[in-house]
Amino acid sequence: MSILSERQKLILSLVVHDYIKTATPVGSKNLVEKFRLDFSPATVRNELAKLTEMNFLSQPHTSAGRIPTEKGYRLFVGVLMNTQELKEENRHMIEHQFFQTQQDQGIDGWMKLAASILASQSKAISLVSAPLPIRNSLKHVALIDLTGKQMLIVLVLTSGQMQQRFVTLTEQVSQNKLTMTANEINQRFKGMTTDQIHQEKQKSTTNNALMELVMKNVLNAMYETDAMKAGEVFTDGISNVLAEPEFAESEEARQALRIFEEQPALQSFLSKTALDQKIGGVQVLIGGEGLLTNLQNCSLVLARYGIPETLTGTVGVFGPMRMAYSRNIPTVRFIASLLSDLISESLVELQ
Amino acid sequence: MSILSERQKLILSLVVHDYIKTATPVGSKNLVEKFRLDFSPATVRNELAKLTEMNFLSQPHTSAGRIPTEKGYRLFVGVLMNTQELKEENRHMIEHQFFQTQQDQGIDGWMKLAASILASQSKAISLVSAPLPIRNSLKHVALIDLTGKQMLIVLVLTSGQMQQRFVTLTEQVSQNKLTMTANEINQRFKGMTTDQIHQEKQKSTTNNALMELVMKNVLNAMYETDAMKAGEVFTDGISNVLAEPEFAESEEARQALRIFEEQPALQSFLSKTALDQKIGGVQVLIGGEGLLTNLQNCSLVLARYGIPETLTGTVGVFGPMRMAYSRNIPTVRFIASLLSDLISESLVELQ
DNA sequence: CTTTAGCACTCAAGTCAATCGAGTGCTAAA
DNA sequence: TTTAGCACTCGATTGACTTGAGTGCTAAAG
Repeated sequence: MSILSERQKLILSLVVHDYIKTATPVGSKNLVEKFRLDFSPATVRNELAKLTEMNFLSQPHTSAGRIPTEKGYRLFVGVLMNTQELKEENRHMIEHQFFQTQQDQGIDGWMKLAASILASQSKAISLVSAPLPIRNSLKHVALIDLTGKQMLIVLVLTSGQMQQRFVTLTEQVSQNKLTMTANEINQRFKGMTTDQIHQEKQKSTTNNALMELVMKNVLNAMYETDAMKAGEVFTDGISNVLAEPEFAESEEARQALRIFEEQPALQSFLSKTALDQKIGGVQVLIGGEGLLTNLQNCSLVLARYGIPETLTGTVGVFGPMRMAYSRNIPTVRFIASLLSDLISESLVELQ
Repeated sequence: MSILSERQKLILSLVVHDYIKTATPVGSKNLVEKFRLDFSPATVRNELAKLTEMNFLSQPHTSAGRIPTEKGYRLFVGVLMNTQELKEENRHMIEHQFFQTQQDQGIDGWMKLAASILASQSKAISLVSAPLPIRNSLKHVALIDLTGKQMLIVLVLTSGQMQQRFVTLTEQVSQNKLTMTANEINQRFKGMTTDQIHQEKQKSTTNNALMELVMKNVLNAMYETDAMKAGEVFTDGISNVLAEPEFAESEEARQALRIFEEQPALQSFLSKTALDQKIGGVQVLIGGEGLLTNLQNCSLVLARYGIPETLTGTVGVFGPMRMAYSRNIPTVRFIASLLSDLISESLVELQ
């Protein structure tokens, strides 16, 4: 495989650029005029022919302009594009949107917000998956007497999530008794994961009915948190992408967008795809690899966020293969870092 | 305004029926053949002409079949359609979907679920707005010592919503002191709305710093709940509607679907629209009245759910004007009643 | 007075051929 | 190695023509 000349690289990246903007095959004459190149269309044609030969470009039909191939996009994203950081200005704008909503609504709220901002910035579909606690454990249990015969169980987990349960008791129990029970549970189970608690509990059976009742609820609530909240995926901007010719024209492609309204499919896809990525790095999937077959000329820009080995989620942008990588990649990276910061702050707060 | 003959009613409803199915203008001959009418096409033509005169039907151009007008749909929905209850079979299916998710995820979870079920049943866009507590008041406050210098404030509201806050204290405070403060607050403010608490608090200023701190947080949290969670709208099934010819063909209409990804617009629309509806009743808005101008040949089926005068939200279906009213209306009604039941149950639990 | 057969008329949608033009590859000269 | 020139390709556009579902009107039949 021969190495590309500088001029070839230039021309290739111009083609990609132009095609991203116009979505129409780009030809030699057009290229020379638009970018004021100082060689002739014929020269450009020769180079285009070579690039086509090497499979970086393709032609929809013999007498049309060129379109980047998957391979072309890959080279563009990997080498040709100058991935600068996001402009100061844009960073501020995003931060502003993030923090003007003063209410702290917890992790869920942040994710929703991130999805909304990312969608509006990228004009594409945004995906934000809930951080999956790799090791979620019990931080604190509190028991609160409500009416004498009803109590509230409040659970704080190391991931920063909380759960509450109402439980109706068979007999009157004093707040004192509740506090003592809570203390005992905290001493014995603090810092343990769901499974560890389960095992520990097997060891010694108390005949303390209250204790049993509480622990049953605690375990249930923890299982739920583990299983459910874990993989939830927030999505935004589906309508953004409807304007793109790729989707406007093909009924099939439009149907394929259904997938973004189907939690289970999204979850399994994201969890399969991005797990081995390190925090902060951005991964670009070009040509809908592994995704739905009808979405083949689409791309996905993904990044992981959170705290390594502890609590990590995925954030990303989905759009046509000719998406604005040079804007989307830094944006995704920046939003991932914002989310990471927010999450580690919220963990520190709970320390 | 003359009254329609039985035959005219029959023909009108057949036209509506057929147009809902085929989305193409329906003509006399076709009508007679498809429904095996025992009068001739010419007769039907005469009737169609009269119905057109009376503005129940219209023609896209002089030599085409008829299409129902807004007025036509209104008559159909209001009088001609036999609004039977949802079939036993369908009710069971919906209930099953509703309750197979065993986890009780709180009101939010139910709403999401309702939106998802409604979208899949109606093949249109579903809307579920969070119940707006008309009179939300404080049920219980609990203060929990976490680490000696951090406490957790747990707020239970009469609407069944909960809020927690972490607060870092300037000095060590015992759980005992916290419990006493909580008791005091509960005695003084229990059952009051945000505004009432605000007033009551003005009356006597304590020099109890802890008390002040807690109350500041309680009020904040309550304001947030009032303002924010209140109007949130869950949406599902946007991609359903993309297949409909109304949207597949018009770029404009597709753009207009953006509105379903914009919380503020949705919230204000729903709150303006459906407030004066009584619980259980179903309201049908034909011709996108008041909604976006680009969505004029669309309709909305809405119902209120919840507990009258206390905690009510809206549930509904949005689709092309030629939607399957006869299926969607009972479905919306049924789902509204399910949600109402769930909400009143959850309130009873908290009593 | 109502229904229906017959007929001329309308008009969107489909078919087909001609034309246009952006783009190509190749060759030969600079 | 670059470029001008030229014949060629082929999708897109245009416009004339045909087709057919549907109409309104009239006059005869019930």
